[in-house]
Amino acid sequence: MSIAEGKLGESPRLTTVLRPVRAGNAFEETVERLLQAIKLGIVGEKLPPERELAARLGISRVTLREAIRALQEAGYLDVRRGRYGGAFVTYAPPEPGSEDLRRAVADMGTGELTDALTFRMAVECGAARVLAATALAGELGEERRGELRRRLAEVNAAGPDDYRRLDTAFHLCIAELTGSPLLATACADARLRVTDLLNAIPILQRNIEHAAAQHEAIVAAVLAGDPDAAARAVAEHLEGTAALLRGFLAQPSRPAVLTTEAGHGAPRG
Amino acid sequence: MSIAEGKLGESPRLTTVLRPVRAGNAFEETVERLLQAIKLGIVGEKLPPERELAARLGISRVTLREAIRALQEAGYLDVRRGRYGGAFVTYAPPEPGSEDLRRAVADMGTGELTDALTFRMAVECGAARVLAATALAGELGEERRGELRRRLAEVNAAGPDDYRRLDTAFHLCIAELTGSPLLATACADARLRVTDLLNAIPILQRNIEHAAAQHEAIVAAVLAGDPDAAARAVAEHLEGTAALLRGFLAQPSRPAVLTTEAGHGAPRG
DNA sequence: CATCAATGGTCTGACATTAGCCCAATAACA
DNA sequence: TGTTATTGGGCTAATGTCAGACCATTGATG
Repeated sequence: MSIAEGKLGESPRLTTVLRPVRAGNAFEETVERLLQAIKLGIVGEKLPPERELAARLGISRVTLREAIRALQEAGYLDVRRGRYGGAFVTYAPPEPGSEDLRRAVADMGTGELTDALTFRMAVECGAARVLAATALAGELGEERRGELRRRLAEVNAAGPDDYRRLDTAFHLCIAELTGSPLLATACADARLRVTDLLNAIPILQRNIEHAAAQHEAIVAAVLAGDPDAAARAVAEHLEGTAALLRGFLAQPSRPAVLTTEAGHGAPRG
Repeated sequence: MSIAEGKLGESPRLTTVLRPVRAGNAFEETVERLLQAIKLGIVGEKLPPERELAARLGISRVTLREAIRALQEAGYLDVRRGRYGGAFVTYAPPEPGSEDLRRAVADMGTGELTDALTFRMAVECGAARVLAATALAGELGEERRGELRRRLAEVNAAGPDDYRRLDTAFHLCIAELTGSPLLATACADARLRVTDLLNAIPILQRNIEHAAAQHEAIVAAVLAGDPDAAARAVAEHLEGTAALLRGFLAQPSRPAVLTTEAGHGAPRG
């Protein structure tokens, strides 16, 4: 049925290595990338100039421009010509409502969601573990320890508008501090796969406080050089979100707790 | 200097998301994939028919044939026409010698090697952790427990010719049993990045016994549902190989133990 | 020995992607 | 108010990649 099934009873390793070489054409992949960068809020208010961006993405300017045009027509960008012009981000994360979350989860297949959550759990736990082991070996310099503390302080001091972005920065910071680009990329990729879902979860003060305590625990374990505790802290932290999202999988139609309100009371219908 | 550097002092997240969309053209990526599949020994003695293989890799038959021709000219494949024909693997892992290992490590940059080792450590520890957590939750069925035990038994019973292949199968099996294709792919990718290096390490009886004990510990921890112990066991196991390989990094020129021989006796001068 | 099914070998027309070049618009700045 | 550097907009020729059809070869099988 699906492309990935391969022959019945065939080695999973074979289907893993003989999987498609490219996810799609250059245009599609570029749109996806830019959309991720925009939604994660890591490109600032303006994209880099086309020539520079094309070089970075390893594609031609023509292909990049097609992607930008698609995003412009979809309302994510506002393109202005001339000096000091550029592609300006006009996207703001939607005011989250439960109905949005239900829809976001539904848009993603059941298998795809559990896959993404499992993947994220594994790579983020692994990254924290590695970083703690580095600290344990006394190879985590004061500079890097400082950056970790700084990121933690930033997310703790974040206002509602900046929370998602700084939370992302904190999580990815752990992977980046390991010094492994491959690992950093994997963690970024894992995060990107659940960005839409996270954006659809309302930011509640209670959740923020809960997350803050967990973030503290992660940093403490890493700096203390305790790999097990670090991985465990990350796992606990991620499990909360994962459980929430998985809850929407068991309810293909509207969750019972929302049926009365969400039908007409949700901000976005 | 390098493509990946980005602007000085720029957010690492930016350079991560704005990295090249494709690693190379379709031909190059296909050659790389096939080569990996061959070196890992997971394609058996013959590649699937061109039409099927092209469909799996998501490329055209023309591009696939170019890749096969390149591998044929490089001596990895023997292509025969007619029914019962096909592309037959004519590759055998080289008899490992210390000089091969030194060269293999040197071919890979210092940074690239530590990157690959760190990445592998993180994703494999993460996978074992997730799988153990699944077992802890009582969600690891008897079928999957049985497969894990079976893989372990297979690698323990392996002869020298099959050892690498079955060792790979065991390691990847852990990731596959989590049920997350993304995670399985990440682990396979991590393994692939060090395949050449592993192939260059002599298979010593002493190492095999050591590895066997560690494999046992991993399986025991996973089946016992102890995530910390599982991750720790994997970390210990991988650290041995990593330390060995890293040892060759500290010696940019030829290792002392080889200087007399390698100076004029090396096959390639 | 003839048949035949499976497989690699080849060709064509269409579309995707690229590099490179020049044009057009714009806002800071003198 | 004109200049100018920077940026997006658009073009062309060359190359990469594709789907699909058809040909050539081979070895098992009857």
